[in-house]
Amino acid sequence: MGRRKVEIKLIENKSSRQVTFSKRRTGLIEKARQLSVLCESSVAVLVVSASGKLYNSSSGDNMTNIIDRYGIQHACELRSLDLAENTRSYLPHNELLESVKSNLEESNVDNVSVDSLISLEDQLETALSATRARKEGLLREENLVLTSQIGKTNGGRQNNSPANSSGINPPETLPLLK
Amino acid sequence: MGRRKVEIKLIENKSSRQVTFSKRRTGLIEKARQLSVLCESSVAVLVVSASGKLYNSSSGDNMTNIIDRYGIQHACELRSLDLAENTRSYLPHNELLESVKSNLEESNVDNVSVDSLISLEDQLETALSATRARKEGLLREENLVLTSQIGKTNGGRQNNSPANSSGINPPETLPLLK
DNA sequence: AACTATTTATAAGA
DNA sequence: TTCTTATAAATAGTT
Repeated sequence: MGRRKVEIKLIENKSSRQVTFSKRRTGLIEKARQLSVLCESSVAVLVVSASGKLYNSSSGDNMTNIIDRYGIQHACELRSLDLAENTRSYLPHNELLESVKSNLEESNVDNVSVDSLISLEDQLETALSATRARKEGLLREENLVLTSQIGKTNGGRQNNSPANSSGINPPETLPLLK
Repeated sequence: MGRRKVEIKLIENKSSRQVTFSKRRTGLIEKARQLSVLCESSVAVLVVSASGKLYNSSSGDNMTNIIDRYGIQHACELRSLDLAENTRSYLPHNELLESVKSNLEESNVDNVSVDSLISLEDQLETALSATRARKEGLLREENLVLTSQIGKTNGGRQNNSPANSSGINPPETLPLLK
């Protein structure tokens, strides 16, 4: 569609290749958008230039979802990660984190399914509780130590609003968990 | 480019929408191929129809590599963001999990502090929401596909099974979620 | 970064 | 559905 018909083969001239790349890339993405709107569909376009620069657009849905949809189709080899079993239990914190970690290593772009996500969700939830529990434990411990320090300094009086010399920051009451 | 100018908005008539979908999808993929050849680039196109059927093509490189490139780009963007603030936003699921993973790798048995646990907790929380969101997305999608399958079975004649020349790969039947 | 002569894509019709 | 064709849209070469 131009002054001349062009063969579909590499454009030798570098600068006109660059111009064409820009024009056609824009055109392609616009076409994608139109298709999406006209026909109520989701369209993703990914373009990687010769120099490795990425251009992308998605219409109708976000890129991640569209790519996921592709992943589903190719998830035949999907090893079912049966983790629910060992994650639901009360593993020590570090082992639990190890378990989550190795699960995360296995879940790749093309390796997605509802079940594996549920597993992962379970693991994250468990890891989250364990992390919180451990944090609370540490905070209570710290609190204890600090309290005893204050006790020493103040000669025994419990002070509700401590002057807090010496740059220590003991939590006022219960360590607030974020 | 036809007998009449068309507005870019949903085509109400279902059958002409279907015809347009087919024509424009083919056109889009051909344009992608041309861009790839003319300008020595890699182009991926992913189209998901309203009924959940996927059509895809890649030129210049294989789909997985192109999608990976997209992932890399986002991993880079991620690095420049302040984690605590932005993890809650729209990080791609996989990058987020990567981030959690590397954090888990860093927190070892002897490397514990309340602060590191808090940051780990934040990450786990974010990863958990992202995992849940993604799961929901997949389930909705599955639902859509299943619904359309039921529609077919119940006497809706639909049978697309597109001609599939030129390397387009719509799933023949249901993309089964494992 | 605009401009147009042409080619190409495609909407409607057969 | 597939082919045809009038017309809109994209774009190659130019300025």
